[in-house]
Amino acid sequence: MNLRDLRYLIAVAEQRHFGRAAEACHVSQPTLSAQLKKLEDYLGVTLIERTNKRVAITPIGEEILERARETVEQADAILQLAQSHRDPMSGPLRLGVIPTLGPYLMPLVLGPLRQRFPHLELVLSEEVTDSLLRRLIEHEIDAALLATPAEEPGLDELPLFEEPFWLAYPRGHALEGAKRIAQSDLEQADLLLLADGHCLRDQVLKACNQAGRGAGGEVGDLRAASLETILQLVAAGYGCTLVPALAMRGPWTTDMGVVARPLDLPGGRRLVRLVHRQSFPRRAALEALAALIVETLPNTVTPASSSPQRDA
Amino acid sequence: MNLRDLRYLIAVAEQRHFGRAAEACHVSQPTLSAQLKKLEDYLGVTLIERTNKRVAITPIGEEILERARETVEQADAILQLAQSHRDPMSGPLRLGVIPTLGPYLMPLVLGPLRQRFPHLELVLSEEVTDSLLRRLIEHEIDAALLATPAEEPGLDELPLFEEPFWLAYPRGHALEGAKRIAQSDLEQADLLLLADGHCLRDQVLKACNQAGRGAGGEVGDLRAASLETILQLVAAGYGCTLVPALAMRGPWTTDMGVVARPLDLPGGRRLVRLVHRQSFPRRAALEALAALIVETLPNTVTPASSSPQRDA
DNA sequence: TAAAAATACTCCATAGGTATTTTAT
DNA sequence: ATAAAATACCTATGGAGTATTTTTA
Repeated sequence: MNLRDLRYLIAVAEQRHFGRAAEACHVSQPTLSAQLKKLEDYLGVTLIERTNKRVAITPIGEEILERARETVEQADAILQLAQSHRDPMSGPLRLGVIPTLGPYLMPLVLGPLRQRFPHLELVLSEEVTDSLLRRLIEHEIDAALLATPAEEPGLDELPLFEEPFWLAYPRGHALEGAKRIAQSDLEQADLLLLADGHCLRDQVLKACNQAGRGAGGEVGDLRAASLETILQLVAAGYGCTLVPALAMRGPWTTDMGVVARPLDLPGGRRLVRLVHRQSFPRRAALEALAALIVETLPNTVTPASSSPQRDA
Repeated sequence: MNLRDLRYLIAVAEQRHFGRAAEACHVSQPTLSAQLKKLEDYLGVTLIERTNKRVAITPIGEEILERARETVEQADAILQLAQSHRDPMSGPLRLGVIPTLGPYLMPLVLGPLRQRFPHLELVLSEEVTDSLLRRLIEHEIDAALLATPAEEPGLDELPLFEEPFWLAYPRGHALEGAKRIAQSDLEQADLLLLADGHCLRDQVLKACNQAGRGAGGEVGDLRAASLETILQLVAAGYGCTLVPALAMRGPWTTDMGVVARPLDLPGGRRLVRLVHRQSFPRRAALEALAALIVETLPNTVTPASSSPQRDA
């Protein structure tokens, strides 16, 4: 059976005339006649009682006609539905963000995003990297804003920007007057670290090692669950910490007694990327999102080279 | 768009594997791949996110899939519906009968008909010939049991049986002892007639003319609306009447004081036919009905030649 | 490297067209 | 006689096949 045949039947029922029905279907009368005959043969029942002066639908024809109308209506609805989703910038986009980035980046982005792409329905989730990668592979989310390379097979990434780490310490600290933080300063700092699972924890440790600082010197077992908690601890004088630049745009440095200074350390930064499955079909949506994020950034971070590059 | 493509999509969604989906659809994998690609191009959206290890339906794909399932389900329902109506002896058959035949023939036929064709839904209507012919032409009924030839263009008929007219008169009438009624007897009878519109009225008048009886001699303005009324009048001694043989099988001749005798008159009979539109598609149903009627007849009537003949 | 989907191509079934015939009023 | 559907026959689109390549985990 064919949707086309059903349309022919509907046209004949409406026009009560093969010739006009054929015209309405943009085919010739013999074509429509032959197709309807085939449909009747296939179904094994006569749908139309024809004479040369009158075309009448049989009772079983009426029953089938009713269902045929519903069927083609539903098929048309599929086309409508698809057409309303043709624009890659419309419909749901499930985006994951790591917790050390989301609270600082998303507020900057959401407004312009909504303005530029009002039909994009962003569904956000905030989880640590491993969790986001798993959900990406399981098709539970479509893309993720991460600060580590997408090394899983089948994933790809759009580099967005380099975000430097800053040293955050309490007002009245020994480094109070410094403009920038030298490697030697870092060696002596009593560092507060995030809990396991946060990529920022590993990146901070790596940066410190790079700065020549050995293991130890961190503040005991204090492993904060979030950046906000760490900054509260810093403000309370428990120690220093390295924070990504975007996190330092809030009220911490102005009202809450925390001082933040950039590092003189080449590796003291992270590359933020938009990671996605290579096979994700709405690549255009991700590229538009990436472009908008880069446009919206403050100058405390530096956009990555705009040409997309595989891995890092 | 094509129902086949929707079936392919459904198969892929169920199997999550192009090869197995193709197998389930009894086509090759490249065929299914190509058709789904065409469907995606036609709709303008990606329905399936494919890698060589995993096949996932996109969100819009899921939405479309849901409707696709309903659509093919409905199309299959059309086929089911048609198949359950393939037997011409099932479904509604709208049958008209003239009032001078219906009450006497149908009781004989309905039982065996129901037994032989339990799925045939007979819808009866009892009206005079002209009315039935109009309804036949208007497709309001499918066939009619008439006693006059189907002379309208586009109509055809199956001859069923010859029904002789009998003379009915009250017990104690001058003809009381007669076995058969001669022409001469008819000339003197005081005849009661049916109202206008009944074909029986015209046929009785014609038979009388044929018998050499002139106009007049009927009982005044008594034009009964039905055979039952006429027979009541006969029983009450108002006069005689000509009745079709089948009407004389009830209680009239046994309990109600009416005597009926066959006529010795060659034209004193009518041919009962099953009239229908030539284009009516369930001719087989009508032929089966005709055969069953002829089989069921009492021997007071004589079956017509069984080979169908155009007009009479 | 192996499994799976995509591509390249060939073939043929069938929808579609035009010209004509049949049919029924 | 005329209008309309059916038939005959041809064309061409596109669905389906096999063989092969590409992709990617």
